[in-house]
Amino acid sequence: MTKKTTTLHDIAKALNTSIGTVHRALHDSPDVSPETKAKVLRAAKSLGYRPNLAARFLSSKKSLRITINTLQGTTSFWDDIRTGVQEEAASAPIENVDLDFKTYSHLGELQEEVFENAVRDRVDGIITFPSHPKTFRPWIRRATRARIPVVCAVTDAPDSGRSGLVAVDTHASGAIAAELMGKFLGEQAGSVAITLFDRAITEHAEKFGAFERTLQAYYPRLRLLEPVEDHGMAAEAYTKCRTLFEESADLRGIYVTTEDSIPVIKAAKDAKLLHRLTIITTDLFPDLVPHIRSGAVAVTIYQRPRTQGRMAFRVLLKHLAEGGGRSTEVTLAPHLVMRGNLDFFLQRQSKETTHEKASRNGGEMAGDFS
Amino acid sequence: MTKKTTTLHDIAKALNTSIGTVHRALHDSPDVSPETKAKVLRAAKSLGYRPNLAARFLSSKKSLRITINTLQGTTSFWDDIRTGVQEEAASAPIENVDLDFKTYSHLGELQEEVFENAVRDRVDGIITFPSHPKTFRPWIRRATRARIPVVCAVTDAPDSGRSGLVAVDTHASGAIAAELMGKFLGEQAGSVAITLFDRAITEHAEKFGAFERTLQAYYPRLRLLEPVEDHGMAAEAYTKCRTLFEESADLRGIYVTTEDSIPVIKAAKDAKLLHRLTIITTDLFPDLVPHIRSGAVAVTIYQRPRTQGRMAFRVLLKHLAEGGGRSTEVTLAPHLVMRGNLDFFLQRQSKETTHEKASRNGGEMAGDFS
DNA sequence: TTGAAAGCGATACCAG
DNA sequence: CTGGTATCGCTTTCAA
Repeated sequence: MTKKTTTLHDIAKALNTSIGTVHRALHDSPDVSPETKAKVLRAAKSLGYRPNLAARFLSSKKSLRITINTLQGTTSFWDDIRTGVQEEAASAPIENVDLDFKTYSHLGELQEEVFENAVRDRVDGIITFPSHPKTFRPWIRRATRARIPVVCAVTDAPDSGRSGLVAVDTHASGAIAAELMGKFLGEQAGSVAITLFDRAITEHAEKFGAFERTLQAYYPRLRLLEPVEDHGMAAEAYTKCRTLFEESADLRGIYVTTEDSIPVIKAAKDAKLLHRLTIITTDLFPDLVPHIRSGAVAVTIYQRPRTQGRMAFRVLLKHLAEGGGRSTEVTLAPHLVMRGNLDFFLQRQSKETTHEKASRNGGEMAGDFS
Repeated sequence: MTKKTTTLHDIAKALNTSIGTVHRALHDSPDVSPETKAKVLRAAKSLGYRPNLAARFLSSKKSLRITINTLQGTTSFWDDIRTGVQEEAASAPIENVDLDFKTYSHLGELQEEVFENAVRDRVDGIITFPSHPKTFRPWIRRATRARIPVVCAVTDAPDSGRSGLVAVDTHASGAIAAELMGKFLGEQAGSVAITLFDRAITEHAEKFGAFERTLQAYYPRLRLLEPVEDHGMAAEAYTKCRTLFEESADLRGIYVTTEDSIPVIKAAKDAKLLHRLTIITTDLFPDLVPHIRSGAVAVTIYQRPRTQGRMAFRVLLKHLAEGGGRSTEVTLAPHLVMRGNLDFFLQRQSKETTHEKASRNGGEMAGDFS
């Protein structure tokens, strides 16, 4: 019953071979005969070998280069994601991590170019936001084939062979939005709207679906209108909402699933029904704060970008350390921010910033993943 | 601009002394002259020395013994905390951790006895729930003096010298409960009740205070009744609530801040006003599920016990690795669970369980800290 | 293709 | 009190 953990040495002597060979077999390097490799693998399994990460990090000389390909964004969302990655990298038990942040301001080809470059440069890992999952899939496959682990953040790229995913649960988000909308509206009947980026994006379609189903199931007196697609364009969001507000006299509430809630709020204000509408938004950023405080926004569904960044790095590091393995999927529950608990979240954000400046020497506690 | 990290060796040769001496100086062991110690400390600072955790974990031979002193509890809350500790310990980059779970079914002296034993046995660290913070303070001080780091979970023990705290933000919890209560009740006026363990517990007093203030600020038409104290006794909760329900004809809602929500629900049912009351509860456990599903409980404030357990271990490990330092406080945002997103949380819980059984060999991904 | 050996940066000894 | 050295488990290089 001794808890002795098996080491490379153990399995080497069990096979009457050398620790070097065992190591090579375990890392399928080209220079090892298929038979020995098979033997080693079998022995490793039967002995319950699990690599000692501390030893691995300690002895490994190569410094990890990982690229983070993300949007510039119009809010602080993506900045927060990047901050999260940085924080987690700083507190990781490994010294040489080079983070290479590639930020582009618009979706499109640049993204693929950046990704391709990373693969060609043979970086050690990639954290990416696959804005157009289908278009992106082949690129990820290519990286995977080159044995470069790719972790998707915020949006998934299904069937791409990605080694990890970090995102907020979209069903839970849509459902809770509907639930709150229904409760907040109480006995009122009427119609409810939803804005999203594009129905073609899985995550947005899922939020919409969950919102719709939950509304139907529990609040059938509320009628859901056709979704408003803004395609990430503030102007489009504004114009379409103005039209919507004029055409739907019985509109009671609107759920904004994208980060472009400011134009929607402005449209509501200009249409003089800012406080007659129950507005539910997504995420939390400086420009949104006064609207939450004033009660114009009833609740915002916070997707915890910093935690997403942290988890993305963790997932990537895990794959780097363990060398492959099955895909790791991390699904976060969103946070709900209202007037009442707004200060709690703001305080936390400012604390990060301060402390970001104060101690550049990383190492600070692993935050809180709240 | 070379990023060379300074090692013990570096600072040793800078001072023309030995690596052993440097090591001792850095760990203020008794056997080192004050002057050398000062020199080493200065050199370490100026060279920007930061210990390499991987090396530390690797070379340290002593296996960490840590005790976790927690309640049995009437719900799964404390089990979840323990599970969280276990999970995080399994995925930590360190091999020899002996977790010693000491569970007691009631508050009181046994708790102090258990704690004292741990200190006497010179364990390496303690995770504890200080049910009576004031009584407990001296015990924690004693542990601290013996250089045993103590991390408090769920409840704080202020001014005790504890090296860490992991808890849910109570102000945010109370405030969001009030906010939701106010919104859910819409135009209705009337009175609102709150149950808590005991006003003497800081956390409970804070929840009450935040609930009260938020209600007054934004929903002044709702009158808050005197709090019901249940002292952790189901029977007491039931009886007091029955009385409350009879005496307050205009009662509209009740916020249960403790884990004893089942007796409150039963009381409401027996008084035949289960669905006339807006009930907000705390935490999530099997017995509560049907009541959420049926809509009897409008929302429950989930204190994320598993995450609390994980973070408690992380905090403790950090202090163990870094050898002291200032206290680390982790404040979590609670999750809100309603009918709409209930399945998301249940699914996640069952996934844990399954996977608990399946892979006992730890190492699984760091969960999600959701 | 395989074996042997030199580190990585700390800890924990044992001599002096 | 201080200096030296074996050791932890793995990666990496150099010979065989």
